Amino acid sequence: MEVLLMQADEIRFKFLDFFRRKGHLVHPSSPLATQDPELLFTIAGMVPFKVFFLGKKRPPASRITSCQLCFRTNDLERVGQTCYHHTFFEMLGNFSFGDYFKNEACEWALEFVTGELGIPFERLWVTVFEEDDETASIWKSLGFSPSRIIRKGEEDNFWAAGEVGPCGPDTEIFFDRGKEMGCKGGCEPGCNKCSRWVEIWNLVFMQYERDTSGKLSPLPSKNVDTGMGLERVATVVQGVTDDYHTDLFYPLYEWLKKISPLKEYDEKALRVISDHLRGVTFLLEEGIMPSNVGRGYIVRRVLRRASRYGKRLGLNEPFLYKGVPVVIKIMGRAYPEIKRKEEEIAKLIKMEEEIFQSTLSRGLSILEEIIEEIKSSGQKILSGESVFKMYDTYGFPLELTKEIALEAGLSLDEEGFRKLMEKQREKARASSSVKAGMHYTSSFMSMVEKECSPGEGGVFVGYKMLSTQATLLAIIKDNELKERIGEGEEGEVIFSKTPFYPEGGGQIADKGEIFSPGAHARVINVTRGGNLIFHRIRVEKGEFKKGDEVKMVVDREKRQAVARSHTATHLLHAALRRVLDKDIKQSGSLVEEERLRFDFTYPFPVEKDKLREISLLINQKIRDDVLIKTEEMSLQEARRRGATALFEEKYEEKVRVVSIGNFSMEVCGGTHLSRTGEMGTFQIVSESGVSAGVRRIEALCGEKALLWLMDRKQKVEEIMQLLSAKEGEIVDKIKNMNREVSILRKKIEEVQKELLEEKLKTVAERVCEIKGVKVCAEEIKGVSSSLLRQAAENLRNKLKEAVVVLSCSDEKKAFIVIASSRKDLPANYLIKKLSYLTGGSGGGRWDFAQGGTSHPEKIKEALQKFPEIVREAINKKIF
RNA sequence: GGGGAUGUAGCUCAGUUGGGAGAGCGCUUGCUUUGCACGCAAGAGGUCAGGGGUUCGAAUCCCCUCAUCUCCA
Repeated sequence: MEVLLMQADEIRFKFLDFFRRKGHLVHPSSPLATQDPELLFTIAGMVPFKVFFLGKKRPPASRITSCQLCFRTNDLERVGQTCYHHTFFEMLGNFSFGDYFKNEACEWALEFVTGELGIPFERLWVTVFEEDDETASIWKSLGFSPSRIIRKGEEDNFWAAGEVGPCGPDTEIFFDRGKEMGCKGGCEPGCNKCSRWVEIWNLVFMQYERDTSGKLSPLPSKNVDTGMGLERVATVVQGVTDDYHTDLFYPLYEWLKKISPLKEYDEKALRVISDHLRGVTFLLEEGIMPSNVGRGYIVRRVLRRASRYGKRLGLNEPFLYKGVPVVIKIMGRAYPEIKRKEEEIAKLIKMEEEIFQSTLSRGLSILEEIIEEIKSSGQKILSGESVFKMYDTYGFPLELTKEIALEAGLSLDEEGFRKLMEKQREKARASSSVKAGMHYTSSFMSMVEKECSPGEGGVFVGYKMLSTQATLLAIIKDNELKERIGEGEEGEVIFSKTPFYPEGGGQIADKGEIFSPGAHARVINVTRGGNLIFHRIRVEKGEFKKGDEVKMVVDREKRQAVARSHTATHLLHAALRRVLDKDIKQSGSLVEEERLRFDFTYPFPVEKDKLREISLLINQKIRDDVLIKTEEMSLQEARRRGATALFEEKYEEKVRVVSIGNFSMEVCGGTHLSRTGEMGTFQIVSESGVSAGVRRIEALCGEKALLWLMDRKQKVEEIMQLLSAKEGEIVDKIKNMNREVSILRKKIEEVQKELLEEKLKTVAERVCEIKGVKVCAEEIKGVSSSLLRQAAENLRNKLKEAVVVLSCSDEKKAFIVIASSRKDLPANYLIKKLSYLTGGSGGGRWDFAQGGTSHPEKIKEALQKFPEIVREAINKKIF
């Protein structure tokens, strides 16, 4: 591909620069793992600004512009089918929060498209909402002839966030590729039957608020939200007709063609892989690990889809990871963070590809078995149930099942599969909608929010103080707002500010007490919900009312104990990175009082001496009594300085960065010690696996660690005493004892065997014969049941035509075995008869059966009657 | 959050209405041996994921927990 007019990097830069010059604040791309609780990912350019549009927060500037990375899987199946569906894309946008409106928005849009991008004005068309004359006349004044201003209905040109809330008309700018690309009879912008029209920019004018009755009322401050797809606009500027032929994708095509052993390339596979690989690279960069739940599951699914399409290019071994450098070549200048994590991302992709391959090979052998079964039963169809089971249980893709079934000459019931699939979806939906989040429904939340004036109700002041005066703003009990809460009752309350740390970032909540004149309550738990901090309290005395002035006091000792383990967590994280692997990533933690659990990515068990090294390093840092510093800064600044951060967490625009000397620096909202020496000591208690690629370390610090060590010491002393050995001799002594025990065990068995044989000799004398069958019924004391079994079989074999009953018993129970050599005297029949006499039961096979009873005293009598049972069986010829 | 499957020797797995815990590979020892996955023989190695229940008796049946794989939300 020849060098193009304008590369995507340049378009991106020009856009941001253009709007910077128009007074906009350039906002960097927010994480794909959005903070928005209603969404899994940032699915559009405006998502990070939703809180500003909804008036929940004040924007940092009234004019903002951004190039936002977006990720969505709504149309996952369509990606690859068309030249414009993507899971991952970039949105250029300019936003006005109560600042400029339609005039400037339209004017600048046109100025940018024609002036900066150099797209000829004659090729542009616009659409407007049919009732929005204002916008239509603006376009007219900017030079558009009425024939190129198309009016459209609500479906196309009216935007709303939901049933209620801000909404308004929008206008779209289209690029015309020319009549020859269009439908035969002519068509207009928005036509999706041909590829003549390219929508390049959508400008939304939020000017109304819609209430529950559907009525529109004008918003006091009007906003502008625009979105221009970078991929889309790049196709126009670069003069191609397919997004995938722009410089944002094409290098991936070239790479795939190079590594594919085939001569012809499946276009769909090229699209799918290049789209998915770009997305996955960024998702992994943010630390979203492939897993079976939540965002991680999406990563896994997308990655596996790409891997599957590799087969169409003849790529059967892991290959995706090799494409990471290509993605970096395309995107690395604009997003240097992916360059920094190149190795790590490739490693993760490779690991996931390998896991997928083992899933496939396991599935393959199961499928082959099923097919074999169907064939041998003479059928020709693979049932919907089987296909579904392959997919649902073994993760085996439908396509592959289909392919293999067809090869084996079977057709498959896809209809049945789809039905089962739909059933499973419904089931999952039904059971997940019962519980809407951990806290309250969103409508209830907004009611609660109304109780608090803006900026109150979620203010945490606990970094600096442990007690404060505050106003009680709201009381919730039994999912309802209340005016008061009385003695003995439990409920959740919200204050104008709070020193109580709400649980988050793995750290457990503070505990403590609140007082008002005449009342007293205990704080049991503290959680964050939306922008509010909920305190779960139990009232010990008196009652609390809305509006009360209260004194809030955090339990200082608990707070300090938690701080010890939180600081310890940071030390551990840093130590793991130094000792094991610099790419280690935290994947969950629990921070309690002097106790912590830390999960991290690492593919194999951590060796004992490595654990030792880690412990020693951490304790050295404790002895060094390092100063711990906490600073506030922007997330960008934190990243620039190299602080580690968890991107699955939700961060405010200002983050706290906790650094321990130059040993550790992490973005963290938790509470910490002021010097490492306060931790006392640190001790790893266990190391184990959590899931594939994730290890867990549990550790103690402070007094708990000390107590743990003392406890161990005491145990060792006890063992020393029991063994009457010195500490250094314990291990050898136990080894010797084990050896001795196993020798003794063998000896006992031998002795028992001898004893048994001795007894069996005398038994032979008491054998009676009934109609040619030798019958033997004996009670033998002091042998194990397994020996008894052997003995019965041996005796039977020796006596040839025989039925042998042996029994052994202790005070509580008796065990009986019967060995028979005659099918007409089945042991399982005889044991039923015999054990019935003893009040027990039994069973087995015709040649060998066993039973028992919990009335050993009845054994003797029953054994005496046994010959009678045998005689009866022979006489009656039961068998 | 809701399903499905799996968990037995170091590894891969058998184990048939509840009745003697097994195979192959690997390991140890001995023999044999110019071998191509050497052969032969002997041996070690198991809380049948954990806990509870039913039963004279549970790897097997029931309940709970945990872990892994997987699908859906």
